[in-house]
Amino acid sequence: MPEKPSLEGLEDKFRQRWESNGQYRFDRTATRPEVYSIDTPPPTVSGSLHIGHVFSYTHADLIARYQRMSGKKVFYPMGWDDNGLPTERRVENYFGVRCDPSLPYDPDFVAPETPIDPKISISRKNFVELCHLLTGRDELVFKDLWQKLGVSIDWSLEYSTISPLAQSVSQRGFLEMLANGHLYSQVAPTLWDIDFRTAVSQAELEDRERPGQYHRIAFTRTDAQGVVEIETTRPELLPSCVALVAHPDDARYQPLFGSTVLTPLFNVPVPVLAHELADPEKGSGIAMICTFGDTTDVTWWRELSLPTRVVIGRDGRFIPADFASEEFPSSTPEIANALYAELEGKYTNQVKMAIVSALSETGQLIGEPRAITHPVKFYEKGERPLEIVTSRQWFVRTIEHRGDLLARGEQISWHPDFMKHRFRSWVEGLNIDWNISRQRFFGVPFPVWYPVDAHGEINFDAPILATIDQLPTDPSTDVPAGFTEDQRGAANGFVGDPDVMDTWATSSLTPQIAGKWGTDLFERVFPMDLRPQAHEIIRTWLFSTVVRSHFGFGSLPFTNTLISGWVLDPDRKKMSKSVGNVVTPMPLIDLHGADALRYWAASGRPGTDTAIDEAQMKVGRRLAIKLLNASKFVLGVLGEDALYDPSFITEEIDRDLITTLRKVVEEAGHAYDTYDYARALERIEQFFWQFCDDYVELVKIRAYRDVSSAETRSALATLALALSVLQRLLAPTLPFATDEVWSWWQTGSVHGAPWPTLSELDAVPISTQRSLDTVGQVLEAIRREKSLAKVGQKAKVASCTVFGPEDFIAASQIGKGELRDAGSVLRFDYQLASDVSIVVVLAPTEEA
RNA sequence: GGGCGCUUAGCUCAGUUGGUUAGAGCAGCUGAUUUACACUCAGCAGGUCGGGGGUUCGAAUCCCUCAGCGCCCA
Repeated sequence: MPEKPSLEGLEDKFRQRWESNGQYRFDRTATRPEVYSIDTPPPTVSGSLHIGHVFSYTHADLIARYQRMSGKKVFYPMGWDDNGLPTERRVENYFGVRCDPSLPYDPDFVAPETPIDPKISISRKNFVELCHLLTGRDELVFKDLWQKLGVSIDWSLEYSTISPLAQSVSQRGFLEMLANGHLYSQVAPTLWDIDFRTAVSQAELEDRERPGQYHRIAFTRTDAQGVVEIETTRPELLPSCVALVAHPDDARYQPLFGSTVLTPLFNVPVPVLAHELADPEKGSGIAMICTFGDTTDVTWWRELSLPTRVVIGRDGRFIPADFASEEFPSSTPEIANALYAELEGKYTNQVKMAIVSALSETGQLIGEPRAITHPVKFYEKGERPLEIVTSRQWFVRTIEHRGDLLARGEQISWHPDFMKHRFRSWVEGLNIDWNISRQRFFGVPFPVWYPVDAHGEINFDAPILATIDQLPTDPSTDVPAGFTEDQRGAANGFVGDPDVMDTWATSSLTPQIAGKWGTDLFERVFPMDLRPQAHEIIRTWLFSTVVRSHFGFGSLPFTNTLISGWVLDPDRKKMSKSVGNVVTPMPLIDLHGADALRYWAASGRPGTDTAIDEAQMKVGRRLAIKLLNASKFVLGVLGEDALYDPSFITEEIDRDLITTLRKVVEEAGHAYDTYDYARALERIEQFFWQFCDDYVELVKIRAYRDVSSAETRSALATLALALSVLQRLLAPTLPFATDEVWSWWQTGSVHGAPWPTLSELDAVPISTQRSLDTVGQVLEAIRREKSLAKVGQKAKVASCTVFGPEDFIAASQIGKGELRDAGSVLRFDYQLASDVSIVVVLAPTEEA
């Protein structure tokens, strides 16, 4: 035990000790009922470290440490999510490179030290190598934070989502889902980001309010009965118009249903149709259906069996269209083609201006465009509105299983409970199957090739699948069985599927990756007990994990989920890069200490957004220091002898302390069992300060008096028992300080010690007199009197008179000796009264 | 538009199924002081529990309604 205890150096000391002792190593022999398994979120290492990581990973660690002390064999792995688009972007910017899959691999390529402009184009393999290089570096930085913070991870279970193991698991999961009919590939309208040139899924969508304009446009009726006026925000899609649509109950348009009108400028005949999704309140109540302006257009196109007239290409520019063809059957093809020739190759904004001005000239634009703001769909990482393009993609069937997925959501225990609404409303709102194809480079490839026929046509309907023993495979370099590399892309040969999987298609299998699906380990840990995560990824990570386990394993992936809130900046504003208020954790750890940051995190209740609060961190630091000092004091009083057998606890006031402690043990355990770590801490902390400031002060003199007396041994045994319990109760929150004080008098780590239970307190009879509370009230009165008189707490009290009912007087008499010692009271008087009052008369000071 | 959460002391938050005089920490103010701790201890002050209405012997707590903040979904 050091002369002057300090927090300095504890973090490095225990970080190393825990790692070298294998303190948190999972017991591979444990059976499923003995295990508590955690499906740790693999953070995106290409993002920067921020204080939110400290927050939510501390929450999970609190539960892990509690479960471990409660006797569970805790399976606590760590993963890194390094595949996917965020890593690609970081690599592009960090090294100044760009992936061009058409280039050959250059084994001698070395990326420049600093990025140069323009970016260097490199092969896919070179690009992927750089991704591995950079994520490897990034992961070390992350690991350092987790270890500094004392997260009790078993680092031998580290994984990454681009590793060969994760790729095998992901590809096997794909093949099994395909075999079981849960997957299909299809050429279909797909949400498309024109900058990233990839499809995106519904989960990656976000609505942003954008200014727009309603244009009122006149379509000519073919029966020469005048015009039909529609309103649209996307007049540039006029050449792709395939129909008009109004609500079936809309009396204004009922006479028109079934008739034909001509599109302005292009003079393509289109029908007027009825559908419930047309909103009579919106614009003129009749809309044009295009290929494709938004997802409603897709629904109409599908349900009304409309033709397809594609005008927007994958780069967002207008592609060629022939208005003399069957596809674009204009009644005035020369005029239409002449106009369209000016639009080809242009972006939507330019086309919009051209079409609007053309409509003005022909008088088919009615009135002035009307400015509005409306929600526009964006890729969450994108900068320009999404388009809908038709392309071949792999989909997971989710829509038709909506009911099953909702039921799965109900089976999960949500902490806090109300977070399950997020899951439910997401599943209820699903309207597109989960698209798992991405037209990108750094990800898990599809383990699929396609045959090429004698005419060089690819047959997508007869995919050649990899076998399980071939995994992981990359179809762009590996060759399917029965073929040779020189047949790649040739007639009667094969081609590999060019795409990679959505990041979530792999990270949705974290229980299978971390649990090493296919080995005995998996049976010991799956389904997981806990999924800790933040609420913004309920619709992505949590949802997709539920989907994969439901289809692939017929079970939940985990039984509990602990949802952490966001960390807000000190002014309670959301942190974001663009605002520049993102807080990095390292300086805060260096300043306040890991235990202090954990204390702050532990005070943020599950699901609650919590502001960064350095004052709260300082409180945590004070608590840790107080624990060092209180432990030093108690252990100093105890001396070398093992005087702390609970059977020595005979004094009523000591028994009352242990009785209160029983309540704390019970409440803290229950709070942890229900994932309310914040409540547990609050109760423990409150008791700890009461123990230090009141109980220890009261028994100090008795404890020092005479080691051979029963009353002294009672105090010593109480101090020892309470200290042992308190150190363990605080261990999940303050792992560094508690392990330090534990090491002063116990063997082994506190993190391997048993969580306190009521049964270890059973040797001490329960007190029913609440003497400690009563004595506390008297002590408070004495302290108040001295404070008001501005004298020291050691000043003598001439007399202390306790007025109150019989039981109050009896209880205060129990602690008479302690009060005399702690308050320097010369004389006590007791008088029966209906109300409690305490009259304290100070002795004259020596000066007076 | 539908849903979820929040609104309690200057600040950050507790407040279980309704039950004495609504709690804590921080900040503030007044003091103490050195055999565990100045990264200490004691005390004081500070609140119409967002507004309104209702149920009840009794409401921060239950119901209705309005307002504000944040988020989710469409």
